[in-house]
Amino acid sequence: MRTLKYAILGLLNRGPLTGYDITKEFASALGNFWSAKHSQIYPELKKLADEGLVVFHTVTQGEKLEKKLYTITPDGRKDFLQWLNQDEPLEPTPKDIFKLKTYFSDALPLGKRIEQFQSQLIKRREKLYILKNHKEKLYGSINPASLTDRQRSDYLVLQGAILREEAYVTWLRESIALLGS
Amino acid sequence: MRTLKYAILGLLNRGPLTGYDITKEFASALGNFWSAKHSQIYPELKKLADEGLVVFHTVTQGEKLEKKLYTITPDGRKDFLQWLNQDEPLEPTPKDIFKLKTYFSDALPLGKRIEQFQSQLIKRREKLYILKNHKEKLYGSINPASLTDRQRSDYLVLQGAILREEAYVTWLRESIALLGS
DNA sequence: CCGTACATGTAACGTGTTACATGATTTT
DNA sequence: AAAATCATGTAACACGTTACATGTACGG
Repeated sequence: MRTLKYAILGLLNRGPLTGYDITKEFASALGNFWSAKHSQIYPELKKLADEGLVVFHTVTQGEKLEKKLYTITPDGRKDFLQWLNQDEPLEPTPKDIFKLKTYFSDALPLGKRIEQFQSQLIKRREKLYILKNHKEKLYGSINPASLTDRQRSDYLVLQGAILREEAYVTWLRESIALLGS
Repeated sequence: MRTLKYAILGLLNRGPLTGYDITKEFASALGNFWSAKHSQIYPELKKLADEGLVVFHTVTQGEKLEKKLYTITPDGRKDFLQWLNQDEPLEPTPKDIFKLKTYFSDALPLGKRIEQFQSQLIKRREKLYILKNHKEKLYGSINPASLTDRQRSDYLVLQGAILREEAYVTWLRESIALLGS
């Protein structure tokens, strides 16, 4: 399906970047719904260049450090927009190791089961807290309807991550209540 | 991490199964949070047998059809329970192609963006409806506190799937409202 | 007897992670 | 001067999907 290809093209569609820049993008905001390591990114950039969807030119930083700055080509932009325009089928349900354990957890004593749920709850709440803080910092006092198109995209995916984590926390709380009854 | 290994051991911990039976399990209830194709299951069963965590004996169905019925060994049960007991770290955020598209969607005209959200909303609602129907059919009139341990595990993961889908539907509805404003 | 479900396997390919490998630049 | 960050790459391995390949049993 080449999703990494389109994630990279989507970033380059906003402006030229190096492989290192792209790696950093995947480690930040974008990381909430897609990610890749540099060991996957560099070969993919090479492949995209072979396919004529991107070009690079070398820029020199300081005395001799060479960076490859990648730019999307018209062909690349066309391919990217065609992907973006396609209707997206529902993905298969994402895998979830904790739910797998829950499914088999009748093999554990009740006390241990509850303990595991509580441990997950602490971690999920922490993650949710960080996401909410981030939202507050970026959009705290702003009416979301007044954002630019680009900011609105960023807002939507952050909000999506928050709703997902809230649902997980709700499930953990409900589960603990049920097990404790 | 060998998660498939433990998913299989977890199923065999409940009783002997063939590779075909395991394949069917992944295609049904369990499929809401873990799955694998038969092409992955048969080699994994062979590996588990080599490792001494399961044994199989051949049973004949009808005239000559041979089935391999796999049974978990004491070593296998020990390994499985040790995995089940381990505290589970938070997994990296699951990948989500539609959210990736959302992140880049400022490159599309507004009408198209809303259209895509509405298409997703229809599909997600359909999936949610199926899950809720399933819950109603299995537990409709029953007080969840009166379930056995085993039934409770099944109930919890189904409820987890429902909460996850509800959160996704909420996000899609919110997004459409914001984009339409 | 025909179609569906039962039953088991392998091969090729695509995707993703960890580890290996190297070196320059900037900050403390 | 040392440490952190910038910068780019490859190799080995693990995991997953699609396609190939074969044959039996059962219900209508």
